[in-house]
Amino acid sequence: MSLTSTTTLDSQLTATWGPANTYPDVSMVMSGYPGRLWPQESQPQFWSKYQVWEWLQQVMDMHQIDASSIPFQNFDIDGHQLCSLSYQDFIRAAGSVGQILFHSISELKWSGQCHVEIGQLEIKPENFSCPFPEVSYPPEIYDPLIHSLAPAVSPTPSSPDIKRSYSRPHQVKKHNPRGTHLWEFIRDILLNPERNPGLIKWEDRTEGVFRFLKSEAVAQLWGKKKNNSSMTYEKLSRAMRYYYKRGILERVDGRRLVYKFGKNARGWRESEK
DNA sequence: GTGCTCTTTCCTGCTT
DNA sequence: CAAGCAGGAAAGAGCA
Repeated sequence: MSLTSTTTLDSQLTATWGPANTYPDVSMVMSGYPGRLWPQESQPQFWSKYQVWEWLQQVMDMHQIDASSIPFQNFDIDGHQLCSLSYQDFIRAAGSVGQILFHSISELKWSGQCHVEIGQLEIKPENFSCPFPEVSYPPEIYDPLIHSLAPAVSPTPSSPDIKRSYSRPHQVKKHNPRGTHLWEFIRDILLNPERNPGLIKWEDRTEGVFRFLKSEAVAQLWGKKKNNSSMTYEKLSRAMRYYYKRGILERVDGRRLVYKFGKNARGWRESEK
């Protein structure tokens, strides 16, 4: 894929996706896994100036925008001040990029509020009521592409507790070397249609049958997440085929780009929300 | 260092 | 013919 198309894809995605994937995985919630995010770290209003700059850098990287194209000195502010900026303020401070920044920070503020709710609540499925209740992961381990917008990924270098808490052996026993598995990545794209710009769609929601609409774009996203610019649908599909043996996916014969979740796939059913 | 898991990469042959 | 599928083989990478 060319740089241009990648950029377009990124823009397209970031326009529709956001770092709202900041809620606990349902499976973890179900198993009593406690909230792991430090609520303050996830809320931009608590960021330091340094974290604000980190976030800026992330957004610029995400959109492949030259960092020199915006005056960083206009963002020599802390998170509290950042959150109080209006849309017009962002436009004044960063020109056309301000729109992207405003969108990003709006979503972060929103997801940050969600963290507070989560932190305040005892996390149980019945009172878990975020606006995007579908299964998703805290940003340090999951984010289909938009990962780079989530503050906990990089703008929180001073919060080792996030990683530390995640490695507590009694909480995650399953070997999960790279945080998110491919099938979970796919699942979460499906479960967040408002942030899924026509990449994959359900063919049969109740049966767990889905189809890739933009196979190479999904592969690019997966590659981006894994820091692998050479990812292709061919390679991705090989990994998908390995899931057949493990019962995570089932074969759908005769239909191209169509897969079906198997008995060992969790979290895709509506009833599991 | 070793073994395990989960990919990633490459490949050949087949199907649509 | 191109794109996708199937699956073997080997290697890479993170983790216990």
